[in-house]
Amino acid sequence: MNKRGQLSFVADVSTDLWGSGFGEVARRLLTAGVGCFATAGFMATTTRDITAGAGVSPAALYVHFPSKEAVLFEIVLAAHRDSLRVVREVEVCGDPADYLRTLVSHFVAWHARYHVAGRVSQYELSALSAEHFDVIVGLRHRTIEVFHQAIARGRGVGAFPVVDEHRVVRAIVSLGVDLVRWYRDDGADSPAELGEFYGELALGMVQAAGARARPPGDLLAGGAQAANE
Amino acid sequence: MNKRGQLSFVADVSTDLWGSGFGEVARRLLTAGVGCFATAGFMATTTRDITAGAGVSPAALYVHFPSKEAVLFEIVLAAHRDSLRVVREVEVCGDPADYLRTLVSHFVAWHARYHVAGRVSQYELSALSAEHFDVIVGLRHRTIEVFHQAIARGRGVGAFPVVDEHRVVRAIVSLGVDLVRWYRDDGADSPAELGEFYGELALGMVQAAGARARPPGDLLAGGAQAANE
DNA sequence: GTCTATAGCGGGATAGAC
DNA sequence: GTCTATCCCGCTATAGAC
Repeated sequence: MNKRGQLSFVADVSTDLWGSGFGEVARRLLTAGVGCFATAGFMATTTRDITAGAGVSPAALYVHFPSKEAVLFEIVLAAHRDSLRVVREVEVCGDPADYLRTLVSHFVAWHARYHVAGRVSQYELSALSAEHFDVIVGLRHRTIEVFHQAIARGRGVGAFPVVDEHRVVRAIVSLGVDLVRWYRDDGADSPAELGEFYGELALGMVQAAGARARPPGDLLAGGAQAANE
Repeated sequence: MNKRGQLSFVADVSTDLWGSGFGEVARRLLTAGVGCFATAGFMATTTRDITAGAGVSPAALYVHFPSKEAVLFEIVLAAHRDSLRVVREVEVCGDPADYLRTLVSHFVAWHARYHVAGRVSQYELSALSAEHFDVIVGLRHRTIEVFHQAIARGRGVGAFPVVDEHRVVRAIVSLGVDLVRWYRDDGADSPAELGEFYGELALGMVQAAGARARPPGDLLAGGAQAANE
């Protein structure tokens, strides 16, 4: 739809993520960090890359952040906080199907819109310190919980079939998260369009999971699985 | 489930991936490389890590491979070749639904079984040289094509609704690939179980994509939109 | 073909002027 | 708060003995 030249006016949307607690230079460092970490990875990114991207000298980074890892943490923290905010702001309407569809739609649209920061948030977690990692895991649990309650509510009122809730939630979230691996701004789908489409897919997944014949005697299914679930 | 010390008896299944073209030491280096790259990433992995894991001196790596990048390439190449082989070996049976379900099931089970090598294959591509990267992209296209034909065949005989084929294929493959991000060997689901479950989910996704309510006035929905994507 | 030893380089973090 | 200059460590890759 958009013609050539129009991409340049699109500012890096990652800048929307930085809270008011950061000054001008700190925000520029964070934005530069997102780009560097997303394309090259944390370890392959040098502090000189980040500071050059922000237009300051290498030493200036340590005025605003205690370490390179701290820059990564602030990025990952801001992204996880914002995506949690988005799913929590979805109004719990009467129809469970509408609610789940809207929930998935917003979650997916967020990951499409912030796919660059999302890539950093998903793939560079191993570079975080143990303490910082724990903070992020906590936020992830809270996000997952929103989806769990959406499925449980639908099943409670009979709108959804009985499903292996953990597996279905994991699959739906997995589908949304994986966007950050392949989504491109110049692709065919806008974040909103993709969100709507995936909202329908999620409903189809719930129905298919309910229709599925379970293995005989598999009464304990749905237990804990992944470390970062 | 497993207590300490018991993990060591679980042979790394990545060793199944190395072809007969590699000697004993080269295979050990590749296997060690998989573990290192998966946990720390390519850039954070040192040649000392890899050689120590293989039980040889740092210099021995360069007898068997020209560079650290070459070790990564052989790993990624072997993984992509093997997953392509698996989906191609699925027999094209009469029922399109059975075929798609089996296809997804095997694709997913492969990524669960080889999730460690799969993680390297999916997340360390940026560390490859341009030439090596192109080789991998070619293999990925061939894998995607198998799924496209499965959907197209089902639609051709009326077993599947008219869907936005690119979007559906991308979502199904995305779901399978993202396993490598969270799957754990000590989790609740075996590769085969997860494959079966995801096979059902894929069918539900195809149905949901077909049943999806189009925006009002969008009378050209379906074929026309998908055709030129 | 494997080893020890090391060359050569690049990056995280810091010192101190302004 | 930003700069220039630099320390010091650790990494890839190589040299040369065995």
